[in-house]
Amino acid sequence: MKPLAPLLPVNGENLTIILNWQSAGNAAEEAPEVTHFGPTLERWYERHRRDLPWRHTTDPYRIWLSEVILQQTRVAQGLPYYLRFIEAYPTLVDLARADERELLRLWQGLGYYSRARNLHQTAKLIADTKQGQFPDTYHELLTLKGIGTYTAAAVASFAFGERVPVVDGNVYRVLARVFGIEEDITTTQAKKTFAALATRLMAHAVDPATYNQAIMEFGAIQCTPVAPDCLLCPVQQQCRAYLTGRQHKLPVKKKKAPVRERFFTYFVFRRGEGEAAQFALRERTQRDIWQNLYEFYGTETDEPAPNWRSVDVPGEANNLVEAGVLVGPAIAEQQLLSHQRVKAFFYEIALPEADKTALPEGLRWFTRADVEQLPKPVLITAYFEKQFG
DNA sequence: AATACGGGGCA
DNA sequence: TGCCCAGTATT
Repeated sequence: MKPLAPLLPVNGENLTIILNWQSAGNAAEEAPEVTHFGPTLERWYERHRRDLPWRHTTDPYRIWLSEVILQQTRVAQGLPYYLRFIEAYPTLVDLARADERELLRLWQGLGYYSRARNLHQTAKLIADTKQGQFPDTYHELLTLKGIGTYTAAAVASFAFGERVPVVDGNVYRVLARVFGIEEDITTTQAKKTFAALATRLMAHAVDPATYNQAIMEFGAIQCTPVAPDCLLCPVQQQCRAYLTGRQHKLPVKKKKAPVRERFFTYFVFRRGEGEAAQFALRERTQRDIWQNLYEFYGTETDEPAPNWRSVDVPGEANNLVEAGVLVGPAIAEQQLLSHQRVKAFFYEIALPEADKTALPEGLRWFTRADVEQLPKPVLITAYFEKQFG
């Protein structure tokens, strides 16, 4: 390992080295934080590591089993399951010969049950076609059911010492903070960024297995999602997030906005025929989507309305509905917004040209030409084009 | 590129 | 409640 640089340059040579880091001429060289990061974490790990059963073995079967159990699962939750599985199936062949129902029974309560099925399938494959020999490279491991990039890297490094970095939720968090990466970690581009950085860091690790364990353990108990322990952090002074007070803002993760489903029922009141026809519309004034746009008379329901009779028509429109006749079946239109899916059902109601029934408050008659000029939601335009265009 | 897939712990 | 957890497979 390289000796740490003295705090102050003791001669011109050191000063030159420091200045060179700032210059563009050294683009090929790594910044000190990149080269020291791994070894620093490895030292931290030897002092702070938790004593966990899968850390006492290099048996690929046990490593694999623990990693699958721990996918999207906290250690505290997965640990008892791991112990029960090892007791029930001490070896890969035991697992391969297991009854699937019994296996799923043991998995009960852990969630993500496809993990258990894939576990069984992969165990059988290795037992039956590979003479029980666990694949020993990252790329071979990747081909197995239930083993993705994370688990392949974990097994390859922990069991076989391969120099390949794990990139899990902990790693995203630690790297985003230490290196001040503001990319949204849910994007494909960010995954590439983090994987590339992780690979560069791994190149400087003393021991691949220890380094991988270290960065995850560091994320789990020091660089935690909330309330990270920055005051006692070994990389505090190299951490971009800490130095800029942004540790609570990183990593950036776009929260998926749940798509709200909304159901609109519209009554398309039409007075007269053809070019002379008039349509009743009103402006949306409420603080909601489509504010100040024009739409037909209607109501919103929590569920799709089975038919127009089931819709609770406000009393003010009863006279209008009774004065006309329903024309044809309902027309359905749908519009996707960023956070909403609006499904609309249109019921056309024809009235005599000379009808004088009073309109509800806000509703007004518009000729076809007028309707064209009104600002309308795409949903309304689509319907109008389809029926009268 | 988005989404389904679980259940538990914690603020 | 919403977020997050030693992610992967599928659409």
